[in-house]
Amino acid sequence: MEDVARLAGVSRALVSIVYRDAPGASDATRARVLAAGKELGYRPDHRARLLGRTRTRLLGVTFDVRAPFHGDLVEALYSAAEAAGYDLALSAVAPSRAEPRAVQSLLDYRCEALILLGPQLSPSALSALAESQPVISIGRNVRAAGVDVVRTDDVAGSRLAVEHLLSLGHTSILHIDGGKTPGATERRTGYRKAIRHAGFEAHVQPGGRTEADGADAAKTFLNEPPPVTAVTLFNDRAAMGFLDTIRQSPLEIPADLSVVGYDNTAIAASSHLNLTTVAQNTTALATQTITTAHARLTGTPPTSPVVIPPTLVPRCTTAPPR
Amino acid sequence: MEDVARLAGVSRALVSIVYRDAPGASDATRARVLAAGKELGYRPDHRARLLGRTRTRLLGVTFDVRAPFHGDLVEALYSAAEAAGYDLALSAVAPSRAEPRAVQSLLDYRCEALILLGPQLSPSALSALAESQPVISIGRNVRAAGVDVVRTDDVAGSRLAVEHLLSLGHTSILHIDGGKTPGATERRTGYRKAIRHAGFEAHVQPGGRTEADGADAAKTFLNEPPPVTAVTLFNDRAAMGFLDTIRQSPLEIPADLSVVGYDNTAIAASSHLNLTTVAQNTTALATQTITTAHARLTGTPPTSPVVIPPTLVPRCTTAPPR
DNA sequence: AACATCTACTAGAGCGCTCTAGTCACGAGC
DNA sequence: GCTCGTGACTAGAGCGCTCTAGTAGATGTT
Repeated sequence: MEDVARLAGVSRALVSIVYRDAPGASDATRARVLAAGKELGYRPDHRARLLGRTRTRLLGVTFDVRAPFHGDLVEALYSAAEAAGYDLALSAVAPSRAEPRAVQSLLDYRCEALILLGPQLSPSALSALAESQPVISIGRNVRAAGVDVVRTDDVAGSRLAVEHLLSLGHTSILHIDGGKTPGATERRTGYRKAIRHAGFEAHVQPGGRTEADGADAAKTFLNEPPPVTAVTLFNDRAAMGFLDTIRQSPLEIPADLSVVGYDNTAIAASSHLNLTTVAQNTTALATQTITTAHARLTGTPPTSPVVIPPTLVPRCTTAPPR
Repeated sequence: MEDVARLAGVSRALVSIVYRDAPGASDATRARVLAAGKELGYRPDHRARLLGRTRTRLLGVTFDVRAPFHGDLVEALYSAAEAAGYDLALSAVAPSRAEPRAVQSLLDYRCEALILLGPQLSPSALSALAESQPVISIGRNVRAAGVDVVRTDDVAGSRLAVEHLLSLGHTSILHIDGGKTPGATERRTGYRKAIRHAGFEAHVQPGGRTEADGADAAKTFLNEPPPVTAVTLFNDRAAMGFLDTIRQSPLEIPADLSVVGYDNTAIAASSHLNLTTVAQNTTALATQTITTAHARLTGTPPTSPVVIPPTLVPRCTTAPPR
């Protein structure tokens, strides 16, 4: 910075003014400083810049590197954060890198708030974190003091899936659940409510959130086929595994069995899978998350939880029963 | 820090010493300082700490949030970086966030080196970046001045796939390629060499890197089935899409058609897919990348390109031809 | 007793920025 | 002719840390 100032024949303060686009420099000087900066390959040091200010405008995000849906969400968060003048620091959660580890590294970078995608931490651990900075849980409806939640209305989402199947004429529908994954309880509940409301019986089979879980569920299903004509699954990944396995059996989809996923991941949308699914509104989730974080940071009490309505995306894995 | 020092009755410098685990503090004082820090919830500011030092020990990583293989690699990079005393800054590349954008944000954080997973930037753009700091391309064998490359020996990988099929008795093998994706040329070449070396004819069908590309390739394949008994695909994602579509046809896998993927992603490994595939050694790739970065940063000329041998993982999608 | 050598600690500069409080020149207004 | 306002610019402190140089006191050595 010193060098740039010298080359442009001005003070360091003026260089700062120019690079911040702040008022107080003539157009001629501005151009001269920028030219000097370019020549020397100068870039302001983001860290040093932040040091002096109280606000860092840095939001920390933990995400699971293996979850496609988290990828979609991260992308949406980037846009939303940028629009609100925030910067994002990513920290991956993976089998060899547990959530507390990911969170600690964000804390070291002085993030103003923590955005956790489907956190697996205990409510008490989350509350403890929330004592030092705002914490927002996306997707998991956790009840922990000080922790804000932004999530999809999963009860409504499951209901949408069931109602879609009912409207096609199905009366016997199975739900393969997500076990203990965040959101699994709500999706199960939504399914049960919708089925009972229609006057039919609920059938729930234990499942999980990975392709392997879906495939296992399909094997169990094929072993002793329950008398159902349709299945709703916890998410698209499980639905993929389920479909893969079912397709190796004589059962035709959707003729013999309709299948509905959840999340509307890019793979579900791709022409070969063409999975009927429930779409979470990632844009709205991201925007609301940033809004909530901003509110907390500026002292406005945010409305929490924020619940975003999902939508049904009918594709080719659902049809009227035979 | 000031507060901690006051509470513990010592100077700021001593607090620094204690938190850096540096010599020069008695055990008693050490304990007293840590206790004071804990009481006040003190965490050293990572940014300020780095300000004073020339080295930041921060490595910037760009990755594609949609590529499962990048997820595996990021995880391995975290471990390798930690072992070498480096920290990682992640920056995602996504449809709405192009690579130059992702790189810029890393530069703002004063990363000492740039690690780019399968970069799509032009060689000249990469060279320009390499002028200001070390740049390492993982996976893409780019020839650009100053840019180091760490990659899997993809020619050998494709050869492994072909030789595996040959050893099972296949003589007519199709390769569905990855188009312009980094690595696609090498994998195509490896296939061609191995086939010709065995005295058979090479058949290449254009493909791509996504599930949808694989599914499209399968449709083309089914439309006018070429006289082959086995297929090698550019990667696991394409293989997934391919398999999905083939399974909806009367063709049995592996009885009628053997299929080999590439990358050994978690999904390929999962019991329901059980895809025979070529495994890239992510641990070695990550370790070599960090080693290369470290060498560049400490002035030692690194050996570049680093080429890691892949291995074949035989699973259930390959069998002798009928 | 005089000196060297430790260990345990502190003062203060410096990292690359931003921000506050100025200075200075110039023109408008009375 | 004087003040006053304004635009363009600068000096220097301060952000939270680390590092160098140094001090004070205990211990060992001759």
